Amino acid sequence: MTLQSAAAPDVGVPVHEQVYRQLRERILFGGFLPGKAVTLRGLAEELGVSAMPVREAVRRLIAENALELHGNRRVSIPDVCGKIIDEIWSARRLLEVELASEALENLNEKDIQVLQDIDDQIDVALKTGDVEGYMRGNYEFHFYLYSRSRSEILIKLVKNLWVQFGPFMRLIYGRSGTANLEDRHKQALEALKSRDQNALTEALEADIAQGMGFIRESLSLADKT
Amino acid sequence: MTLQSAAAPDVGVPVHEQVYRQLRERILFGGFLPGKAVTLRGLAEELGVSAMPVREAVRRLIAENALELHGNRRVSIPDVCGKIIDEIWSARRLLEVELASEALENLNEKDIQVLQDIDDQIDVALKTGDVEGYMRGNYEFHFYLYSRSRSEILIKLVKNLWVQFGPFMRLIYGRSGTANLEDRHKQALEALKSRDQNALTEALEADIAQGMGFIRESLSLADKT
DNA sequence: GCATAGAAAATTTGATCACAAACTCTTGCT
DNA sequence: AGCAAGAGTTTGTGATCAAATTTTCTATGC
Repeated sequence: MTLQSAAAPDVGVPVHEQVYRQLRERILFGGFLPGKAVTLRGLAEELGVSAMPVREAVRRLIAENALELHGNRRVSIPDVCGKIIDEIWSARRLLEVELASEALENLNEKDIQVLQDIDDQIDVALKTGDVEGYMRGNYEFHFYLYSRSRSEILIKLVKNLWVQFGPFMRLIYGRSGTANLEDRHKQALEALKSRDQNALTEALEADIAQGMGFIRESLSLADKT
Repeated sequence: MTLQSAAAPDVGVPVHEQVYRQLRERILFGGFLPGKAVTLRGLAEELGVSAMPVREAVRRLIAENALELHGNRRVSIPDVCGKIIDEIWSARRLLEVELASEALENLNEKDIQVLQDIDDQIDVALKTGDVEGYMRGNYEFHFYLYSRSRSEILIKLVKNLWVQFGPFMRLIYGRSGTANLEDRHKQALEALKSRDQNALTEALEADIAQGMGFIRESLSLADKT
């Protein structure tokens, strides 16, 4: 049982680890609908592996907030209500502003170039209406920046926040399209180039607030139905 | 296979969940030496259960930072170096100050009484030199306070920080005893009673700094050997 | 008609075994 | 002596099956 799909370095990697990575990506970038119920057998069959590796991967994903475990032992894709969303966003603001500030101190020219390249890819995705491409680019931009902070522990905590709203964001973007998505990364890039921490914080908060705004809007629409 | 030990409500709770709780407690309050290697078979035999539930519990504990997974697939109790400790402590300051501030707004008289009671238990533990009792009391005090913030997500993140230094703290307390442990909780309690957020932040930062100081001291001693 | 109890199906959970990877200790060579 | 190769042991990984739990379906009574 090898689960070879792409040109990934899956040699020597346990199946449960491969399953974990695959499921996490799908959750993070919207391969599942929020609230969708999943079963061990179902996932195992879908991925073409036995139940055992799926069990370990799912157990891990639950611990990372990427899956929800209910009292009746059933598992589902996270479906965040308004209260939880507020919590996630306030946590994001707290942690990501801190990470960006720390990152700014270690940032060199090469890093800025990398971020510039990612932003270019985001532009392409926005122009072509590639929702998943935008989400991947957005993720890469944020976490490449944060990786410069060398605060591995904080980064892991923030990743465990992102997986919670991934499915939901995809749903929203899928409905509204990428047209009215403003690219806040350019503002952040300018701040990075000029080493302006206040401007960076401002850009980041605007970026986070934009996502929050989308979700609030969508939730209030959903409430009316 | 039931694993009934105390008067715990273990009826209907899966074995892997019981194993998880038991191991987490031991890690958090110093039942293992930092860096100690553990094996699935070993833990299973020790706890009197089969390997399967241990596997699931261990996978979950790894995801929660309560256990370390190494490149060779072996698992061990967290052994934090100086760099990681700095990271954990700066994260603690950031998150716990926020949680305490939010909690202060929702705190009522009954909550303060509960915290007072916990502090009394901490006093007893300190007087009798009961290291584990002190650690449990300290944990309860902090997390009862934070629970008033209703920020479940942030609380979970902070819990995933605490499990990382549990084994190490126990080692340090075990060496130096409880005699020179100053009780910073009284200072926090006063701040809570007078609803003084600045004083609360100050008390909390002092408490966190004290723990940090202990660890730094211990690490610098270890370096000399 | 609707609620409810029981049967049937689906799902999680726990146990056991075979296999593969990693580690350890020994042996043999230079 | 020091190092490398190899056998044996330990440990993680994956597969399969039985048991327990939960859900869904069905039929029966009021």
